[in-house]
Amino acid sequence: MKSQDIRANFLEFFKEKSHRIVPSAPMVIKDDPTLMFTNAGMNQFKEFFLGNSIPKETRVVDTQKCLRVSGKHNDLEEVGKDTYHHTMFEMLGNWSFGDYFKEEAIAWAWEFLTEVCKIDKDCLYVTVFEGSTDKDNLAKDEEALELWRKIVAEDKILYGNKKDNFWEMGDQGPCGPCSEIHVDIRPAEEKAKVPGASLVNQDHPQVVEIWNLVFMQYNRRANGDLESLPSKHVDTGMGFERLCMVMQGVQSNYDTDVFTPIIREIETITSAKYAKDEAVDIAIRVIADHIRAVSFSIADGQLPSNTGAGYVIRRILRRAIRYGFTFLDTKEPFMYRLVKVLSDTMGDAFPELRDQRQLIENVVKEEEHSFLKTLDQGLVLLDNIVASNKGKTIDGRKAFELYDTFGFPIDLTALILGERGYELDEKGFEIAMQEQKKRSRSASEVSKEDWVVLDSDNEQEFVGYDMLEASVKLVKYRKVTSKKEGEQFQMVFNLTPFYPEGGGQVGDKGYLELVNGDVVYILDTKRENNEIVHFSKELPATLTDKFKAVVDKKQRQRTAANHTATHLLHQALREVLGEHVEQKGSAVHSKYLRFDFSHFAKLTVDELREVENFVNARISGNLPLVENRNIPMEEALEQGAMALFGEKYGDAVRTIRFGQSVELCGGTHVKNTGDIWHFKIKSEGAVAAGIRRIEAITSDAVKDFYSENNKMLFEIKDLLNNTADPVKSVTALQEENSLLKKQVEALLKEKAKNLKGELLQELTEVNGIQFLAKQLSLDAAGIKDIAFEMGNNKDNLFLLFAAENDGKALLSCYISKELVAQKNLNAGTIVRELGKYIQGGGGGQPFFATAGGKNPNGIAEALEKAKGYLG
RNA sequence: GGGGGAUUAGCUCAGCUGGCUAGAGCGCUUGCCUGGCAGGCAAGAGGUCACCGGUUCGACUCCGGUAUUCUCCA
Repeated sequence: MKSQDIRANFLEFFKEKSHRIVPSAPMVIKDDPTLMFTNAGMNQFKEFFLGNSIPKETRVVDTQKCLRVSGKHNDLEEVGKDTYHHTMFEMLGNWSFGDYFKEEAIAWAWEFLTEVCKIDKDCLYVTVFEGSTDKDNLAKDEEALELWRKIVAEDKILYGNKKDNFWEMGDQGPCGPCSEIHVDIRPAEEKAKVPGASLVNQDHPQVVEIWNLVFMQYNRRANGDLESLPSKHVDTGMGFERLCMVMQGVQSNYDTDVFTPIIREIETITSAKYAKDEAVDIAIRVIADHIRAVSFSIADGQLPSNTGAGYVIRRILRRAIRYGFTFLDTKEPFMYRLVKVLSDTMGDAFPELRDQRQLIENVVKEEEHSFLKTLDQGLVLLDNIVASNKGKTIDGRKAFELYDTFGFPIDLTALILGERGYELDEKGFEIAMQEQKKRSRSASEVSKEDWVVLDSDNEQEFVGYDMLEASVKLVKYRKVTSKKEGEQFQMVFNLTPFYPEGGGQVGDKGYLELVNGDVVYILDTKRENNEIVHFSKELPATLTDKFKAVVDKKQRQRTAANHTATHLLHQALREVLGEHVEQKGSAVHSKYLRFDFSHFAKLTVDELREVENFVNARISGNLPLVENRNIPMEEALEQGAMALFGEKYGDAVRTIRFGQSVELCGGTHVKNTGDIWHFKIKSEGAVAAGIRRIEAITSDAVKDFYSENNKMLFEIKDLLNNTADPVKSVTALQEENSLLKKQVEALLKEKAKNLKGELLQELTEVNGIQFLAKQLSLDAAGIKDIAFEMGNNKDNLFLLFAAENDGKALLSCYISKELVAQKNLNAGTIVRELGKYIQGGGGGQPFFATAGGKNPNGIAEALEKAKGYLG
């Protein structure tokens, strides 16, 4: 069975059991500081299990794209070395939110595997939680056991401990026992030798867990106690790639049709052959795996970058490039050519791949290109290190520098050194690495004290769409200390008019007014774990009183103007450039706005003007804000609202409409586009392959901008005697200037020639040496010039020139090189010695040197003494 | 957020511990030669050494700051 059919069958199977098929959440997580990527199917349903929100459907089925790049069993560096680890994978799952429980979950899982997938029952093993004797003192999961006994032979049921069969989300929250289903795909003769039951959960590549059924029935409280949940949930996760391996009768995930088309394409492009040589195989698996992870991330809007999640993506991509470079001899970009095959095979299930294919290819190609360049440069640097190295061991610190500063992979360094018979001092590298980590950690160290809870009211509300002032009560606060900000306080209120940073828009600033009239400034507002946290430098003197919370109105209005302008800009770009324009990032500040979008070429001056005009036409059109705070997602989309790739939306969404521009958005906006006053693009440029960035300003900032420009123009006009046409005047000035320059140059040349002629006349011959010591009225560069000029075509010249500038004395000594060699003279030494008379010092080269001093009165004496060196 | 590196001609880069009147290759312009794929030869133009400040007799070079960019760590 083809993988596409396996996925479709799974979704269809549960749809028939009244499940609603929902799309995969984005793989990249944007507003959870503790998690960068979706790493399990349940991530997007967390809020339902926590009870923070009520799901609209109680039965749901999906396939979730996941990325695991860290953790004990999935270190990035391990992927590719075996046949079953991946960075990116799909998790098939069926979910019950307070609906069915163990009976259905177990029966359906078994039905799907044995009836739909037709997997031989004899190969399947199931595990049941055996209970625990620790302080939780949990009983054996008799309920699950009884259910399994009805359908599975007794000898296929195994018991698992708390580590394997009791699932917890974190320190707190819903948890419960689970049942895993394992499958043994070894050949019959091996099964006969070693019973499969003994290999379950033993990391055997052919006796693997394919499905985990989690039964959430407890809630772990903050004090560590367990309590029964009023409504029980089911959370299941089945590794799609493993299921395909089992169904397609192969021994490796990479031999399923999820990967084989990509592997065939790698073979075609690189002429390498899979399944011949282990090193090559690893490289091919690494590339096949990583191109998936990288492509899906980019489709979700996460581009490779040098920070955060983007940096993880860059590392994954670079790891694949490096394996290709070393083992498949790919010295040119090639991975971007795999994107087509990937989008062909997975584009049906994940349309974002197909829609974003061009962008993914551009970005990957650009990344490959720049990393190959990095490798090239690194190879040269490594050559230098080796060439200047004494002995056979290369200093680990040097290798670290190569890695840290130039991005040259350490394992490649080790490999190349090995080939050349050198050894890498790995300890030195490790030490340098640890130092670097320590530095980073201590710099970003933040110490957070415990929350002080004053009030149990936890249903805080954001009222800032409608008001900028509100009477609030402090619910909890804590002190946070960081190196950068020093001591800060974080406060949570029962309700707040302050907008927390999100959707590209900055958090509100403002102040709290106390009953006695004192004021505490709020410096920033952020959302953390669905709570709105206010930052300040001090705490209010009285904690339990009510405060008047006041948002900085001016900043909020400017920000709102910029946010609305961002929507209009988005619309304008799609109108002017085409429908391929997608928002790729946005930053809305009070002073300016920044908008990143996919587009393949630099915008022309005409296009920029057209975009500006489009936006300004809508501003002068005085379009009113039409806000819909709570409408179903489908309805919003029907109205043509623009949703972003890689953005997670709930079932109910907020839409913001200005004329034809409709977007899903949580930010704050002006009441009418007329409030924006004016929109002005300040710059347009590239941020990555296929991504452009526009920076623009609105309202007051535009006024400031024009008034600044106007002021400058008046100043320029003033300088040009109030000319009517400054451009013409400046052009005329420039022409005149260049003409004068040429004339001056000619004159100076003429003058120098004359001076040179005069000075040559004044030369006297002493001991066969052409000599002159004289004070000139030139600066240091002029003296140098004339001295070198005079020295041309002469091999027995000795010059000492002096000058007085700004009350300081200057001596320059020139001696023909031939003379220097013959008589063993040194202008540097001479100038230093003569420097005494002008109370200064100096130096230079043997044939030309200068000295400076603060006593011009000594010049005469210095010139006088010059003769003394001729003997 | 923290550390390190880079910024020199249109492009790619040299320029060692401060002192050659800032160079090379490619490209460009002009002239001559040449029936063969990156043609050859010769001449020439092209630089605020990223920017600001400091140290020094003297700064592309050293120090501090700013900008841009690369890179590693978080």
